[in-house]
Amino acid sequence: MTQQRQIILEELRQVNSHPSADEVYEMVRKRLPRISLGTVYRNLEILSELGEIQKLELGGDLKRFDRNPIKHYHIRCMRCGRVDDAPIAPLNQIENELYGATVYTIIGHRLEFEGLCPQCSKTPGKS
Amino acid sequence: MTQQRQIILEELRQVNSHPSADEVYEMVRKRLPRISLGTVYRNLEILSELGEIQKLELGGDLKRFDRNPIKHYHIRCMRCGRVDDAPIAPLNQIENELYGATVYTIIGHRLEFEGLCPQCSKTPGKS
DNA sequence: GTGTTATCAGTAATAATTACTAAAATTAAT
DNA sequence: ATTAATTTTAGTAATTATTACTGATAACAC
Ligand SMILES: [Mn+2]
Ligand SMILES: [Mn+2]
Ligand SMILES: [Zn+2]
Ligand SMILES: [Zn+2]
Repeated sequence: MTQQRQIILEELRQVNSHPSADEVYEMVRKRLPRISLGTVYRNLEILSELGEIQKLELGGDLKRFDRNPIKHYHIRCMRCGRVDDAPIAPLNQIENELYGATVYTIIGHRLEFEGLCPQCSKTPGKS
Repeated sequence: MTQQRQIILEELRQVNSHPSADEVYEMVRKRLPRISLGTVYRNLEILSELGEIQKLELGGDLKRFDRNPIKHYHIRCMRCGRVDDAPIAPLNQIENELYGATVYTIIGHRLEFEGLCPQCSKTPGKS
């Protein structure tokens, strides 16, 4: 566990949001001004493989990171990209419904809600 | 409806797969060798806004297109990226469970299964 | 047909992520 | 503690999907 890896983990654990790699980079940079973006990417990857954090591949065009490594669902704002936890119980049986109905070996599932966050709900819908 | 748009639609309707923009480009190129990739992107976007097709934003790092514009779920191979329809009934009530429990205005949801396709299930798991 | 508008091909620009490399830091072995 | 082996880093370059731009062309309206 290098200094960089430790601080990346600490910073991610301090936020409730679901930051992108670049956002983590900006956070960490305040404590380690010389860290490079590649190091952030690499360590976020390693930390998620270690089960310390979770890498999220949601809709939108960037990956996000979650301080909570336990599987759970999310809701994402379609306008600004903000992501929050979706407080809903995991659908533990859902994969069984698919069993026998697909040629795939089922490994997991992902449920993601789409909507508008409070800020974006207010703004007159210019889309 | 230009010739290009028509042919893009026809080609997409001929496949059961869920091709990326680049794959559609390669398909269409056989009939329109001078078409440009930008035209394919633009028309796929327009066709999905018209409700003729569907744009899929699944996991993985590229968008895919579906000849079926009706909302349904998918399963994606974690190794090779192949995507198939997940034959499971839509969870019509699921968004109600979230109502009142989130600050978001809920607009929709997406359910995606992950697994291994038959080909990738066979291959000795080098990962 | 003539004029108006939308679309096209080709190319350049973005943006997220990954790959590469020599130097520095960490770890393991003496 | 010193040395040797291994891993990680900073910095930079490369990749990849997608979007933006632009002058030329095609579709459409009258
Ligand atoms: Mn979360
Ligand atoms: Mn489909
Ligand atoms: Zn928002
Ligand atoms: Zn596969």
